[in-house]
Amino acid sequence: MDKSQKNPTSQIGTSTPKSKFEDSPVFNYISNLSPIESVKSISTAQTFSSLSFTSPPPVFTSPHVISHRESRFFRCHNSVDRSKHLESLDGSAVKGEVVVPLVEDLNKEASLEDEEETSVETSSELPQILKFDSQTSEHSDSPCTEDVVIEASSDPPRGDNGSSSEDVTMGLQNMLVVREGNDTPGCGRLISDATELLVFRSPNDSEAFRCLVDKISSSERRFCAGVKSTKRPDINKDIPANGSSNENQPLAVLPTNESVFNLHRGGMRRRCLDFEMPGKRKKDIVDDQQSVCDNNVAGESSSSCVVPGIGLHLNAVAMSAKDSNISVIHGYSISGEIQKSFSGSTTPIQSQDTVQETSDQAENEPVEEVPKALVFPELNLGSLKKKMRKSEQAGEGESCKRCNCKKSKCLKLYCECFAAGVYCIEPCSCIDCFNKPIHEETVLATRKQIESRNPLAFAPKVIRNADSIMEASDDASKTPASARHKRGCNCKKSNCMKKYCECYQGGVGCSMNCRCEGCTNVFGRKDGSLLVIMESKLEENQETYEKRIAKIQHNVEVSKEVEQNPSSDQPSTPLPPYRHLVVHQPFLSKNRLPPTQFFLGTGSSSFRKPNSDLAQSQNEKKPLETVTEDKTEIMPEILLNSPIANIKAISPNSKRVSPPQPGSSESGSILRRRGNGRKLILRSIPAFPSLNPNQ
DNA sequence: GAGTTTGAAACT
DNA sequence: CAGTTTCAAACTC
Repeated sequence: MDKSQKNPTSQIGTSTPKSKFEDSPVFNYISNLSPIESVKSISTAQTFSSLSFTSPPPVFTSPHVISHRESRFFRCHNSVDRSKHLESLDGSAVKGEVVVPLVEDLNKEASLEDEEETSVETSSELPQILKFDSQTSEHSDSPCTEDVVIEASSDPPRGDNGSSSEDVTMGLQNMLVVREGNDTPGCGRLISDATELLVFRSPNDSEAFRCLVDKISSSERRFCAGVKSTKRPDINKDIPANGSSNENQPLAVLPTNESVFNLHRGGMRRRCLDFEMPGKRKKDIVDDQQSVCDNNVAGESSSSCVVPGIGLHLNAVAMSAKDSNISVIHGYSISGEIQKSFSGSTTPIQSQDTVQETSDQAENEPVEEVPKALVFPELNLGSLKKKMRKSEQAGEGESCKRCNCKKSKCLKLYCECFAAGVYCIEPCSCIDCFNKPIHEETVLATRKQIESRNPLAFAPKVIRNADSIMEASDDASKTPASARHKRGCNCKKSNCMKKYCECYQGGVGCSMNCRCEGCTNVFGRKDGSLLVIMESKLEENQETYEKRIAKIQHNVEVSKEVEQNPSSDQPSTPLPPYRHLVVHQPFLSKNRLPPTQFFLGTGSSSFRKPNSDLAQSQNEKKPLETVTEDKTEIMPEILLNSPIANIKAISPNSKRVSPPQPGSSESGSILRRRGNGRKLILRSIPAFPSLNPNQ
């Protein structure tokens, strides 16, 4: 009976598709892997199962989860990556470019796309994990891993020079290796950034998964922490007994204090992280870098240092970038330790840039510098000096800026610390402060009260869309905005050009929600008129951009020929110019910046990153929804249109980075990647909506 | 560093 | 919901 039924199906199903699938390398690969093999004409179901076999249990579990996490993870990289990306392009450096961008693209795609993407996504992330954790699924994932690696290596310079591809692979390996080494601070950083990934390391996937889910879905990360931890003894030692309570090692897996720390810090604290980044200054960063580097072995120092950077918090990047431009408002974290931890996370990013550049091109100006100038020159023009000055003051005078409450007892939203979900610490100049661990109950109660009044009170003021990058640009040109202020500002006299304006402060344009008067917000006016300034800037950049591309191409060729140290080549080509491309970053960073860092999510609301977040956040926050939708709709058009046009029309940020330039064929190879990313995006587009069932 | 300005948060 | 007050950051001198 069954057979009869099955057979027909199987025949139909298998035979027909089989021919199709067989051709695909994936199928072959799978077939090879699968122990089941061709044994018998398995029912259709089986056949498919085999297909899915790779991803099934492990993948499925993780993928979704990962998608959330990853998006975060990657997102963080975006800014960094891009900068790197560009930088690398500049010189020869295929290395940074290759690895990072690819991963990033993969992530994006993955996040956007569902199943296939998921696998890819997983692969991108899993590779590291899997390799290190033999426990985890083996072959099923391995393939993906390979694919990823291959892509990464192949993609980039691929045609250009094998060496470069190798480098890329090496880079990945290094990352992995570092991770293996895991005890080194540097790796810790890396991992810390990828904290989420770490979870998977735990032998018990289910737990990890659970943890992730909690993390993602609920604002209370502490739950996660609460979850038993499969920990690594070695790591735990270092963990500072900070704060408070729950010192259950949440994810003991975390290698470093920082990472652990971060995890420990529940929703509120987590935010801290986000906010804190901005506060972090060069100085700290440098120190951190040094420390990191120092820890690393001389020979590998560079790599080590670099590695960490790969998986960092975007926030850090964005923040750092922004910081350079704008003084940060938020102060800091809980304690010196915390700060350190943060700095640690930050460090990687910075360090990466710094290290690479420093090592590769010491002569180049500091990373930060470029962004400053390039980033939003116009924007900053007016108050740049002031800001700079201020930031200096804030940065140097005090390790971090804190509140200065006199009457609110730091139990109202007036208090930045409280609003940010962090306890006040020494640096604060507050009086009669109740926002301390000692008064935890009071704090929680007050917080609750406020939340009851306004559930979003502690949510990020600035809501960014899933792809802040994409959206930001989109918004700017077309719609209200991917990123915008939760409630909108109400400025009367500042014209939304000062930090009094929360929109401006948050680096986002004003939206319809704003009731501001005489809005001249450089990030976008309430009326929708975009940044005129930006446009002009973009145009200028456009030219430069093309030139640079040509240059890049040239470099690529050279690198091919040389097929050796790209770094050696770099010297010849000054990064600065390419950095210019990075301009977007800063912008992005700005948009993303300060306030709530998206991916990290805010304590109260499940404000997470992008897509995944959207699904959740949508329930809570409609703005996001809107944004997302807009974006979704917009994207296709954008893609269809010529990249350049898009770039102008849209925001410089993402567009620029991604948009392939029509330039020469060579550039094509490099850009192609980008192009691919887009392609993927296209595919994903349809899928995107599906991700948000809620809609 | 003190004083002023500003707009969000809180209150009525 | 609108108006007013309170508050602390942002800004100026």
